[in-house]
Amino acid sequence: MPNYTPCEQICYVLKRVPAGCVVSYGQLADLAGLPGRARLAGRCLKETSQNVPWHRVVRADGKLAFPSGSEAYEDQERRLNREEVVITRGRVHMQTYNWKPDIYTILAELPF
DNA sequence: CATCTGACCTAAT
DNA sequence: GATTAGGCCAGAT
Repeated sequence: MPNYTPCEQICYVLKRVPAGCVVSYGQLADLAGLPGRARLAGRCLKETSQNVPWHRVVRADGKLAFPSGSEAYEDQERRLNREEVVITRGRVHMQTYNWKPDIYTILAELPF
């Protein structure tokens, strides 16, 4: 991935996450080649101007990162429900919806 | 320059 | 479950 900023790498990977699936901030960072940089993933989603499926990113335990009841929380929940992703007690069932294809498969499909 | 603050994570209590 | 501690690190104060 030549000349890509960390944030761009993260956005790139996120755009590949299909509807109906979710990934955690940490996984997103890992897949973007930035292990241990979960917080960076969060910052990027907050600051990027790119059109990315941000609502498909949740915490590692499946909980939505926003305070429950907040505007953003409700928005994310609606968007996920629209994609048939069920949320119970504020959490996504990771075992069912987590997107975790093999990292080498992803790298092999990179368009470079 | 020191400290605080996060759309975070893991491991250990 | 809930909490704590340590790791992470770019911005803001």
